[in-house]
Amino acid sequence: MELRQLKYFVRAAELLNFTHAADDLFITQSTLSHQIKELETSLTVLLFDRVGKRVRLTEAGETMLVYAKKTIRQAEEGRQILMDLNNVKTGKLVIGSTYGLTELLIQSITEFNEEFPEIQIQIVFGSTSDLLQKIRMFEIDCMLSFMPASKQHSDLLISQLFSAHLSLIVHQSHKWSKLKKISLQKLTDMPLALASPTYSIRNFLDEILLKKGITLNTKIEVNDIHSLLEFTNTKKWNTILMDSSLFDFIELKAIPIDGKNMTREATMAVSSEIYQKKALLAFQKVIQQKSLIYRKES
Amino acid sequence: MELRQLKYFVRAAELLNFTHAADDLFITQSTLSHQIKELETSLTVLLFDRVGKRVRLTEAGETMLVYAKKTIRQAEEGRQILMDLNNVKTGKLVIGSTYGLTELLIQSITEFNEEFPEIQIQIVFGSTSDLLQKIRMFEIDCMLSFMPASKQHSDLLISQLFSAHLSLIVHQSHKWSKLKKISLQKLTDMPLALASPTYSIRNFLDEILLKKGITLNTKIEVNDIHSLLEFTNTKKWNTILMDSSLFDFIELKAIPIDGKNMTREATMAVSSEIYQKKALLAFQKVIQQKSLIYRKES
DNA sequence: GTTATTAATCGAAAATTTCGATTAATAATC
DNA sequence: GATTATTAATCGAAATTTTCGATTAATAAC
Repeated sequence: MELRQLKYFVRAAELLNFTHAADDLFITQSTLSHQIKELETSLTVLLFDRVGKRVRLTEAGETMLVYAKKTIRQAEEGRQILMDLNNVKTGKLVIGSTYGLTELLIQSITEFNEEFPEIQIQIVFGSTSDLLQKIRMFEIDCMLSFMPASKQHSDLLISQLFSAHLSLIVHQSHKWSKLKKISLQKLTDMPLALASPTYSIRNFLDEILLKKGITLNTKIEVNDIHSLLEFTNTKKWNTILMDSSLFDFIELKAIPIDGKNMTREATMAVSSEIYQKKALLAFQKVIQQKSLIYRKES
Repeated sequence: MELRQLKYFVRAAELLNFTHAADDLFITQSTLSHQIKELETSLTVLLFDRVGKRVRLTEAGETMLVYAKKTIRQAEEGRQILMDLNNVKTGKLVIGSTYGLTELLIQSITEFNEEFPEIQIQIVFGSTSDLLQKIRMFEIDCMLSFMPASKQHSDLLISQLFSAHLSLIVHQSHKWSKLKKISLQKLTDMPLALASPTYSIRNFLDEILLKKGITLNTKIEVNDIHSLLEFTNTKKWNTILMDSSLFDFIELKAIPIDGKNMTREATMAVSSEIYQKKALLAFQKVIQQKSLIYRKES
């Protein structure tokens, strides 16, 4: 049993296709096949069922997959700590985020990258529950979402970034652009472009509407927040988003929607169960600072 | 970084002598030297300070030692679970024990070995605190001692085996051999052979004597319990031990010493933090059953 | 039935690990 | 202070392992 073999095994087990896994690992399918067999021999257990040209995990394979991942993670954690010990700011940072925090994320990463250009960054977008699953599998280093900081998770450390307010987004030339607040009732006739229901902002809005018994005049649904803002920028459409979403669009105004429970906390969560690399702490610092801007604006 | 290299590194770090570590690993010193260097290269960090012909760990080495051990343990745990999955009763069981429980241990291991002849058994004797340290380092699978089951350790599972009573051990021909109990006071003039102070039974006894202000007539100190019983068997000497210690000597009698707090609980502790191999559970079963005999006798 | 896809197998090549011998450095001893 | 013993690094060669490319066998998809 060697770490190399465990790494090969994990990829093969995940893809359940030796050819693709081999490509992914930059080795030939022959090599992968051979090394898997070697691992199986050393464990005196078959890890895959070979049913014709298809492979699937045996019970032993399922079991070993868990331990192979743990073993690899432990080794990588050791390496990471050694890197941090020498203050070598290298390695990879995998950041999970919901779409609603794209603006904050882009701002933060831009600054972070200027400070630590050697650190490779990978961004994974997903729903809060997607990200929650990924952070528990240690597939992402942190997650940005609107999950409340108050929610108790024994395996997570959650820090609050800022509070965002549900707002009507209009062009500055709009007759309402100077309003300090607006009620949901007033929006029922307004033709709106809204985020599609895959976004948490949409679910948040829909729950409020349901509770208040209000129906909106939804003309367009878009599955991209930036495009939504572009629509609004044409002055022909308006949208409803958290006020934190329009960072870049200086010609747009966010008018807070009146009422209770119209705010959500933007938070950053990290696992409390594994070592937190210095790069992660540095990124957290950057994003906390960026968040201050949002706090002032709201 | 490969598991093989981590294993080499751990042994070298523990012995701080490449030549001895290499012998221990059944490889040449040249190979070890080379592989350590390879590991250092892959981590881009020096793990050892080479001061002349001596080596010592760098800070990075100290750090990596912890993670190397964790990584190896994780991999081994995976392997062990696979073995258990197939009910393959193989592998190694490392049992820690205090000397005072030697009799129980030998009885149990004999039976266990008959049932599972393929399982290799390694016995590590040591004081309770020695064993406690080793079980926390995952160097032993379980520990047998007189550590109270009531003591709360979040990382241990402690099961009670039996209660042992501090007793005067005499030959059956001794005038007191039929007594149901005896007071410590009566023993002050009796010439005694006692366990040397490295044994916990001796510390237990000494604490009681100190508390009661009694001094005994200690003629001989022996650092082997079995020899102590042989002395008693000659009828010329008597000793003080827990009653559980004289299993094999049918010609000897244990006379309980009167008073409060003269008993100790024999317990078995296992780590609650790692997987418990089936062999360990099986051994636990055997020793629990063997303990019943001691309960009846006492 | 034909084709496409997939994993296993085989022999050769490339890479790596290991060994044995030697060297260099330095503790330990006289 | 010289000598001896001990230790880790180095070097070249041997042994082993890993990888590759090509082929084969099996079967899923059409």
